[in-house]
Amino acid sequence: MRISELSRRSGVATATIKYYLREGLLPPGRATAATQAEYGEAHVRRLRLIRALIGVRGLSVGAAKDVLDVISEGKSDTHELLGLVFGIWPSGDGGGKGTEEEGDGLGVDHLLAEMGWTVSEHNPAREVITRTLHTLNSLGVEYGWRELLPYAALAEQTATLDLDQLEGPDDPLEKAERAVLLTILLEPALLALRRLAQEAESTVRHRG
Amino acid sequence: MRISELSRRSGVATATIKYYLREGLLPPGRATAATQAEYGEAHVRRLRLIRALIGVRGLSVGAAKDVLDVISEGKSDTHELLGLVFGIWPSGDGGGKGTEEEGDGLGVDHLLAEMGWTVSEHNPAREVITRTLHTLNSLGVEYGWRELLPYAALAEQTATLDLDQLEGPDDPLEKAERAVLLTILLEPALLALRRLAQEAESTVRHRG
DNA sequence: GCAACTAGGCAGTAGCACTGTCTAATATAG
DNA sequence: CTATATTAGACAGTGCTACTGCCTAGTTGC
Repeated sequence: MRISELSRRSGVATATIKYYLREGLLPPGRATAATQAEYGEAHVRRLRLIRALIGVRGLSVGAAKDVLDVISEGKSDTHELLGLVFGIWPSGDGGGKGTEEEGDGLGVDHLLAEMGWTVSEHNPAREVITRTLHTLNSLGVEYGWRELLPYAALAEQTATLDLDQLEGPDDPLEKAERAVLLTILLEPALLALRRLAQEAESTVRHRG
Repeated sequence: MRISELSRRSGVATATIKYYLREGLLPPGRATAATQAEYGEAHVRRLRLIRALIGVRGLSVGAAKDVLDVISEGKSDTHELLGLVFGIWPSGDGGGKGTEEEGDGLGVDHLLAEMGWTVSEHNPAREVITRTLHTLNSLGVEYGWRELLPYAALAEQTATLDLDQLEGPDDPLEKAERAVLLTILLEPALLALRRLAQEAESTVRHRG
């Protein structure tokens, strides 16, 4: 199919498709002439995935590209693949200025030790937690790794559920895509579930 | 203190402080003359909170204003207060076009019934979950409310932890701020914990 | 009395995510 | 074999957000 049909089938404007092609989010079609290219079902699918990452999860175009690059990497080793997926973070400024400051991390390492978690030194999630704890403390809320422990225990159960659902597809590409979808696309839904549960629990306590 | 000291103490440029004043995120200082105003500790604190909501959680200035408005509302009824807090969502486009479509919700109501949760019809979290499920299905992942159930059970435990930590402050303002901090500011950290747990769990399974 | 500071207003900027326009090259219908 | 439509690729322009700078008139501290 040509670009206009790809646009119609995916609901993305041709100008936008060209933009994604330029940015490398969408692989180029098979060129049949200087001004003609052929796109396939994979392109329709990829476009839908792009819109989901950007629209549903709220990733920037650049972050979405990082995610898609990981999928296209085609790593067959699940563990290695997940390492790449988990290294992606949306809150872009992660480390803008002064990344080398604060060697302590407010006990994040202690949290990991307590949970018995083995995690790469380079995982950006460490930074996110450290920064959150710092911010809470600077706002007068006494919060440290101890307070996070029960949440970590729940996160562990969540992760178990997550990984269970990655069993199945043997095709590396399919597996990578499923990992991305269930890890990244599910994030807003998990936060939404928490808010629903908060409201429900608040209602229960209020009635009591 | 005057604006320059407020700027120095908070680390926010005076031009930006004026911008927040214009946008209503920061209450005006006590005017002592036509070109002079007095700011207090509350302003320093509020500024830090603003930067945390925008910088750490990634809220837009508009969404941050909604949050701050809820805090300033000064609701003394905890349940009512939390209802306001939980009604805030960052993924701005929530309902851009065609909000009235899709009456089904892919069984979100069924999920709520199964969990025994009583939740306002108006809670934006419903929409978020519905949209996520729709998106997953359109991408070929068979996912419905049944698959979310175990996550909902974990979310319920999370919410219990959350509400336990809101016991304490009697002052409505303080309580509201704590609710906001522990609900909204903690969100990136909870997702980060999940990713850490995922990597750790993946490592364990890989070794096995 | 005079430099330094300030409130308020508004214009300008930078970055992001598109969106529109243009050119040269096909494609297709009649 | 024309006339009309479509396309790839390049690049300029747009709309929005979140500031940032500048100006004016007024105020403060020495």
